[in-house]
Order: sequence, then structure tokens, then C-alpha cells
Amino acid sequence: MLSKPPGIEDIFPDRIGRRNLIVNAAREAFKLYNVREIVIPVMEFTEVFVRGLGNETDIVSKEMFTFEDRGGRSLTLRPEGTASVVRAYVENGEYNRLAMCKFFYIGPMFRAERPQKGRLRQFNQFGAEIFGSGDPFHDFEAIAMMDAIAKRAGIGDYTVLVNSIGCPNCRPDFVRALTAYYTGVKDLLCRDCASRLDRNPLRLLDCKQDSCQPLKKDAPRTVDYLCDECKSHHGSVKGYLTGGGIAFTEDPLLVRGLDYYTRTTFEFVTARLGGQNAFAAGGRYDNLVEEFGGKPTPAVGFAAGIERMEILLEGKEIPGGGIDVFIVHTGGETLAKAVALCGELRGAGISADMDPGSKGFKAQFKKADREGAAFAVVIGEDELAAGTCTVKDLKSGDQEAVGAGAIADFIRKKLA
RNA sequence: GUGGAUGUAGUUCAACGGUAGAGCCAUGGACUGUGGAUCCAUUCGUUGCGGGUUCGAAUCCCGUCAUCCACCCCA
Repeated sequence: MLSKPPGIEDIFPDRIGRRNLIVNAAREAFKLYNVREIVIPVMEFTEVFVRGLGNETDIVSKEMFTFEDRGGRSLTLRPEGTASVVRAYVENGEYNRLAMCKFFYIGPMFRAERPQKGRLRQFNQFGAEIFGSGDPFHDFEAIAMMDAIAKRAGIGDYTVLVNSIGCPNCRPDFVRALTAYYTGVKDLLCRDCASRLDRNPLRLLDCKQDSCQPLKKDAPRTVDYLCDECKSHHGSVKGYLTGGGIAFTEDPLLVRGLDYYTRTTFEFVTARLGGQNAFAAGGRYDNLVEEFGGKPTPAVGFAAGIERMEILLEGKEIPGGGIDVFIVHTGGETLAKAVALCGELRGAGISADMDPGSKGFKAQFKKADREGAAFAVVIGEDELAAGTCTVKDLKSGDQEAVGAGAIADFIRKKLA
């Protein structure tokens, strides 16, 4: 039997209701926040991600699906959305000359990781990017937007973590202090942290090893090293959040794995995702547009994992999914009538289905029930003779005869 | 990339080295024209795959693949 590659899944109808709930919540919120959809390519020249995310990041150095096209150019299946949106924005003269643009995207991302709970090789994200403003209001807006989406989707018990990792002016000071501190306690570090010290010192703060936890207590804090501008920016973001009624927790240990972030970083975390704890995250990236060859343009954005949000919605009743009408017949001439009625109802905007095979009433009603039909419409010998149909409300069990020509209207009224 | 666990019917799981089974689902019947409840019946398998040990392997061993979980990393 043929099978799918590891970490890639088929999503059958039973999961679609839950996904739509999430995606619709996102679309509604984006509309409310005046954020417009952009469809970005599923693959880019590899350079887009190398330049965008940073050569040293894990994503770029070992998690990308990269291959050569027929012309020998290196292409990569997108591991995230921001780099593509920035590339598209910079490349498109019509949009990048506007003072401000807000975009959102929805679609699959690809990372060659070992799959586990909440972590797939092909997974879906939606995300938003706000270009053209360095104002802390927009940092707030990004967080508030994601918060609104989570709430609309019905996700509870999560925490919003917020931090500032400074800018190119003040971050080097912090990294220097951090490196100095951890070099001093080098012997106490776990294996992974020893390599982080060289590779990516910021991530030392993110270590989950028990033995490394005590070391964090005295480690330098990002917020203590911020320059005046970053400090005031950070303060304003927090002020907006408090004013906007968004509960958040300051987390000086929050650093992100991508190189492009500046100043604000944030994560939406929960304890219900196993080894993974974030279902959405983002931050400010004021230098990326310029990095991509655009004019200096501050920006802020976030991305959310749809499958992770799905996990948080598990066990929740998702309404809907049933059809309006299932048509029951006895074959022969009644089958012809049933087919005609089925087409008529569908044409009238009423969802309808039937089984053309010759089955007993019982089997057909069973099927109507399983399909979640609101009504069963019976066309049998009796109805044929009388020129009527029997309409049964499957919830109440009530049924009544309705003239054959008036079914669509009758159903429509009942559904309203 | 590292580590651990697990692979048996559509699904959830049983079966001491000795005939592969049950619940759920599905299909049909009880109910000749009425679903959800109940009862009854029926269908369903190369025991993931490949080797090995054995008179005999779902069971033990080796390999492999897959899944899950954790690390790493990230949404």
C-alpha cells in the first residue's frame, strides 16, 4: 500500500469543522484589524530564507526541504511565512511605497524535523505582518490581534509572554554580558548549553534542563540592557497592553529562535501541548525589509500554528456539519421523483442527499441520521399517488404531508 | 540528529511458543413504509515488512520501516 511521508498528514472531514473554526476566527479578526490577505508562494529561492532567518538558525541549517530545480537553482519549501511576505513586499513597488501595509497569510509550512505532538513536517500557519511603523501601538496591535483570534476560536488558559530583546545598538552589550556570565559558570552548563554559548548565546536563557535553571537566576536580563529608545518602546507596548485589557506576563527569558527579531518578542503559551508550549509567537523586525533590499521599514508580525490550536480545541463540541434534507424513496418511479426533488432542493440552496440504490426505509433513515440531516423527505408509493411528500423533522420526529411542488419553500421556512 | 515506547480487523484492544478473538463501527434483520435505544446475525486479518531460532512464532532474536512520546528546535 502507498503511504505518505513521515510527519505529513491527511486531514479528513471530521477535523475540518475544528480547523474552520480557527481559520474563520483568524479571518474575522484580521478583517476587524484591517489586515488584508496575501498569498505567498510555497517555495522560494533558498536565499530568501537564509538571508531572512539567519544562517545559524536551526531552521536554516538543518530543517529545510531544499532541492535544485532543473536549472540548477536552489529552491526551498517555505519553513515559515515572514521571509516570503517581506520578499514579496520589497519586490512589489505598488505596496512598498504605501506608508503602511498590513498583510495576513494562511497556508502550509515545511520543516524537516522529527515529528511529535504538535510538531509536523508539513503544518499550517496563519500569520500577520505589519509594515511601515515602528510605533509601539503596532506591537500591541499584533498581540491584541492574536489574542482576539484565540478568544474567538474558544481557546482558554494560555499565557501571553512578552519581552524586549533590544536593537542592534543595545543587544551586543547584553550578549556580551550574557556570554561573560555564562563563561564564568561554563563547567556547570549542560552539553547543549555549552554549544549554545558559542553558537547562539541568547538561547542559553531558553534551556529546559533542570541543572541549568539555577544559573538563570543571576543571568543578565534583556530588559536591564535596553537603550533608552528600546526601553521607552518596551514600556509603551506594555502600557498599551494593560490599557487594552490584554493580560500578559513579562518574561525576560523569552528569546526567539530567528535572527530577525528586534525589540518586542512575544509568545502565546500553554501547558497542554506536551513538549511544545507555544501555539503562536512573533515580534518586531525593524531591519529585515532593509536586509532584503527594501528601504528601511520597521515591521512587526506573528505566526500561529493551526494544528497546535486544534489540539487546544480537542474535546470541544463543534456544531454544524449536517445536511438539510435526506430524501427517502422506494425505487422505480419514486426514484425518478426523488432525483428530481434532490436537484430542485440543491438548486434552491438547500443541501440535500439521497441513496439511489434500492434499500429499505430503515436503512435510508439510518443513513439520513448518520448524515446529520435536519429533515427526511419521503417519496413512496402513497405519496406518488397523492402528489405529496412526507416531510419528517428528524429532531422532533414530527412529520406532515406537503404538496410535491412546495417542498423547497416548506423546508426553507422550517430552517429559518 | 539523539533517546524511549509501540506496531494484531476500519477502530480500540485481547490471545503462556500450540486453531488469531472481543467491544465499537459497518451491513442486514427483529420492525413487510420510518433514524437515534435494545436484541440477534453477518462481513472484516498476508499479526507492518524481511530474515533467524523452533516440530511449531502474533509471541523469542536480529534487521528494517512506520507511529507515538521526549530531547533538540520551533508555530
